[in-house]
Amino acid sequence: MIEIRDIWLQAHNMIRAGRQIINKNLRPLGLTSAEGNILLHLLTQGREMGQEQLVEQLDVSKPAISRTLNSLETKGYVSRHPDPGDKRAHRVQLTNKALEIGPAVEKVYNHVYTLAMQGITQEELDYFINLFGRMSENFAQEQAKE
Amino acid sequence: MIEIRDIWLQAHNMIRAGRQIINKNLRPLGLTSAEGNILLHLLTQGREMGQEQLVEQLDVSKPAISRTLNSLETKGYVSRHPDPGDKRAHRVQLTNKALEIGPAVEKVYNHVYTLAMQGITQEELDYFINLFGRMSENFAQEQAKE
DNA sequence: CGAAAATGGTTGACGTGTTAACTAATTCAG
DNA sequence: CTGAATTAGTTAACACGTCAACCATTTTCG
Repeated sequence: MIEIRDIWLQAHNMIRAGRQIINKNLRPLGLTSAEGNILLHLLTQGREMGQEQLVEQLDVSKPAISRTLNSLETKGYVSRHPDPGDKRAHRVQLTNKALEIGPAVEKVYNHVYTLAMQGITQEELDYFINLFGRMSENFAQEQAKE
Repeated sequence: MIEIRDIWLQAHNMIRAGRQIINKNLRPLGLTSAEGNILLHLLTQGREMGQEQLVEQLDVSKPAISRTLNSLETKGYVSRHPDPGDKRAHRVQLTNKALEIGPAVEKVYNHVYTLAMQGITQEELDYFINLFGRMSENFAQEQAKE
């Protein structure tokens, strides 16, 4: 009999394995997975945005975004410039250096995604995300309490 | 159209939310989730074991186990004593103090598990873990390479 | 208008994990 | 039997995330 506990371990395992593979493939580019995630998001969105948008869309805390952007900025992949119209906000923009390695970064993620998807159909995927969504929803409700 | 990327975020989200809820409910007991995981495992296994077993069964790295046991030991919930017959190994044993709070710890995990399972059937669960297993397998094969 | 609340970002402290490199004991071959 | 390989555990360095507390600006509203 399969228990929810097993799913936990399995899910954990999968996420971690995926991250490790991403990290490994990103290393030659001098990037970590946290940096890669942000880079990929900005690349696919194709437009600059504030940090708050990154927080929402990537579902990562403000401090995490802030710090990862620091290191991306140090490495020369993004630049932060003041938002005209809101002196608190920064607009985050990819540099040319980032655009150059863009395809390589995308390739790393595509590799991992197709790897994960091997032998899994679209219907299964839909089913999967539905289940996940319901579990997440269960948790969200609990966390909303008090 | 649902993408594998979405699953990633969803899965991530779920794992994190689960851990946060566990942490929150464990805090009154003075425990963190890493500690709780080990405690729960030892409680349900009901027997002492070496650290290597914990590493395998919980699928967490050796250093992580080692450090978490340090803090559990400091807090008085486990004791490590030398394995007769293998001078390298330590046997990890729950203290009476741990046995006392055992039911409370189990309750926290049960709460989270039943919460996650709300509205999800056993068939769905089986399906779920099957899919997960296949993805994990895909990754395992990749990691095994070279 | 002006005080209170909300918003965008940063910093500090810390939790949880990983790899790499190490010691010490055990096992396996030649 | 002894040297090489393996195994149990620790330590150090670091990746990545969280929350809480804090500025500095907006925004809201009495």
